[in-house]
Amino acid sequence: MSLVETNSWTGIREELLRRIHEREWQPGEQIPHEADLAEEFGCARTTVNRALRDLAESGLVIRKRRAGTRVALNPPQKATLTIPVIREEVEALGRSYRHSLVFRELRPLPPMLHGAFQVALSDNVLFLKTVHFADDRPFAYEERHINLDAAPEARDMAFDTISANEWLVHNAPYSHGDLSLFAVNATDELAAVLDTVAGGALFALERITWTGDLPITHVRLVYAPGYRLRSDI
Amino acid sequence: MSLVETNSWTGIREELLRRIHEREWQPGEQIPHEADLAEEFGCARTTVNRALRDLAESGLVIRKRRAGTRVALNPPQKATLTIPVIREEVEALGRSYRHSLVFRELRPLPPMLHGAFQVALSDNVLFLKTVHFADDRPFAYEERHINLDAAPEARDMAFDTISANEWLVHNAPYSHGDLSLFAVNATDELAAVLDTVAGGALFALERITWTGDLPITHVRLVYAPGYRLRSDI
DNA sequence: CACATTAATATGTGCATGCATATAATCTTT
DNA sequence: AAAGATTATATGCATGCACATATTAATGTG
Repeated sequence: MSLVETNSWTGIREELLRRIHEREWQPGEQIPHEADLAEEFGCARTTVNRALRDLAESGLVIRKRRAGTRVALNPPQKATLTIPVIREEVEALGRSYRHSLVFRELRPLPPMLHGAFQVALSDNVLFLKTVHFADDRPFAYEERHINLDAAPEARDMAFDTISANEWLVHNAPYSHGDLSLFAVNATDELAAVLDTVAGGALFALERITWTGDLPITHVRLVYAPGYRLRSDI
Repeated sequence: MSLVETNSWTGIREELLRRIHEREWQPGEQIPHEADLAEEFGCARTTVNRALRDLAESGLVIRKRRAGTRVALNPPQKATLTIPVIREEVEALGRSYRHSLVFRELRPLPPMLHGAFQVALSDNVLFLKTVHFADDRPFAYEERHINLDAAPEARDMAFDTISANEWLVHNAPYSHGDLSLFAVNATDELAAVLDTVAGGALFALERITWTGDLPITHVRLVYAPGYRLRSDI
């Protein structure tokens, strides 16, 4: 019998969470169905449904029609990362942001990206190298390819006042993308722009974004030494 | 006037998405309120609410009571990462998994973790070093502290057949945690266990998990060279 | 007995309604 | 005119109900 008296869906979720965490309901075990829980908590089935839906979303329970709801065997090792716009990230640290475009060229899509973009592309792609600064110290180095088929106006943009990153966010929103995180050793070039020593381990990410099946941009970001990407789970 | 005839909340979400992607509704712009949309789509406000709530969750719109709903200025750079149990990750690659416990000791909590764990802890903490293999090649190196107050049974576990990682997942589920991703240079010790060269850039992560405010475990994972953590966005 | 058909059931979703709550806008009061 | 109280309004949430849908279990049929 239940001691809770909350009839809010969050309250019910907390109580269900408690039972799972304290192992009253073991992993893999089937839990009472919505109607029974609704009766126990003295609320509508809709409210229980809301709570269970939320738990299912975060991966803690597995729900199947007719089969019922059971506690997940392998609780989620999911983490929602927020990859911030660099300017915002820097400013959130209380430091002043600026960026500098160090290279800009129209060029054919490099063969290395043919596979990643997965479509035949027009010859010209805008290639940019940018350094992002926090308080005048290098914060991250960015290499970016922009598909001019997807964002033709980019051809005439200087990207000196507004960064390509932000411009694209506002002018060529993507529907989906692909992200990968990894580590690289600082090459001489990287060491020079990031004001560090060659060989140092640097945190890096690559992201490709599409709108529909039209690729928009490929970006590779390499952060200055010591950078950590954090997240609550 | 609307051409859509779906009255399912997903259908409405798709139509709203379309308007955002095709910039009918500009970033920052306020969109019609729930009641109006409900009328337009010929459905109940609840249904529009469901669709909008979903869009808000994924960060595409910002909702405030009384102020209404507007298209997010900085669309989400959110990514849901799945940090897999290493065995599953290796097996998903079609390779055979094994692990080897190379060090095990009861010791006081190292000062470095006092701050992270944020509570006074009993003297003894179980410290483990584990190497994870894929097809007999080192895949990742793990250093872990387990709070024996949170998981007392761990004291008598050998962690040779089942890894601490998996054991904890099933026996000391956490309620929340903290994850950070970064890059490290391979030290001599790391290079030796991961069968690589010293100095190489390695992808690493640290995770601390709690149940309530009781810390369970701290783990630091360093992956073999070339590792990438991927995610769809 | 194997296989197709049907029924039962748990979750999923939609609707109408009412009230709760945060907050922008407006109306006091000093 | 500034500060504080009030009101209006958009979203947030709970409810009771009905029906949809997926899936298991039971049943029928050759």
